[in-house]
Amino acid sequence: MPELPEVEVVRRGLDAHVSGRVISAVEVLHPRAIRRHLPGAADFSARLSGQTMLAARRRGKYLWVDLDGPGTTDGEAMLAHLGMSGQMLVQPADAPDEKHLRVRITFADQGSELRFVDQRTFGGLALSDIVEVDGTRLPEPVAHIARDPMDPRFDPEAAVKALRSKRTEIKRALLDQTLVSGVGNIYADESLWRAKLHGLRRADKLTKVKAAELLTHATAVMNEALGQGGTSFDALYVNVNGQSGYFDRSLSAYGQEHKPCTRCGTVIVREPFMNRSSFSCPTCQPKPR
DNA sequence: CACTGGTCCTGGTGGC
DNA sequence: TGCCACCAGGACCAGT
Repeated sequence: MPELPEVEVVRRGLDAHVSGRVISAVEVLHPRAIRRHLPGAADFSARLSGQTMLAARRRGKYLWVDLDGPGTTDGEAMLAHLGMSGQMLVQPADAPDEKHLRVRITFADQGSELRFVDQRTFGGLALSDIVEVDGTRLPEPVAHIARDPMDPRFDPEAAVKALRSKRTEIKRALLDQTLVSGVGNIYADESLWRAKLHGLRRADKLTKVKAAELLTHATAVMNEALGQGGTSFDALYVNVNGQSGYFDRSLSAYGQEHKPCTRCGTVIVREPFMNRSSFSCPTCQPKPR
């Protein structure tokens, strides 16, 4: 399940392996893989062909590659969201097609191919115009996404203020990509465990200090995951070269149901949350009444 | 307007 | 062994 650290690993891989290369052809094998691109898959393929891939960029869990093509005033980018199971693979042209290969991009240099593989098709690609928001160039569909904690211009005080402006539960606020981006279910549970907060606590009732502490933990846990190549739970997530991350061995709360809390020994519990699950320690993270 | 909760999708798993 | 319900979950969007 790619979250910010995993997407950053993929970004680095793309930057290393596809930047500067001229696209020769784009083959869309599953129309659903082209998202937010109203003119459709054929238009996506036609307009991408001939363009050169420039720098690979990221905000939160969104990933994009700047393009040199004509585009509009501010240019265009190939935007990607990996969803739950998306992978960007750089493969030799003669490698057999993956079972869930959705898009194949070939280059004029006739070297390796860039493949978008996605089992559950929650992810997708798009060709998007670039717009400028708060001094940063972003693909139009990313314009509403807040800066993530890895962003050099991330403003912790503004993020605390945004979180505390919500009358909803803190976990839901933490997952809201318009407040702080890059935090998904796994790192939300991990940072709540570190901050000793139950996810059902009201966001607007947290003190500034506690909210800031939570953000600091979120940043730290994602940095640690990045240092280890991202979290991985199964073969679904692999980085741009097909290698899995190993951070899952370091998780303290997420997926740890029935295991003792490493801090106090109480058994970690799983609770339903928004049609998914939350994991927490009942002792360290008491539920609000 | 702010907030809530349903929905999309597929493959692996576990119960019967 | 076969069938089926359930689960994973990010982001969008209709409904309250």
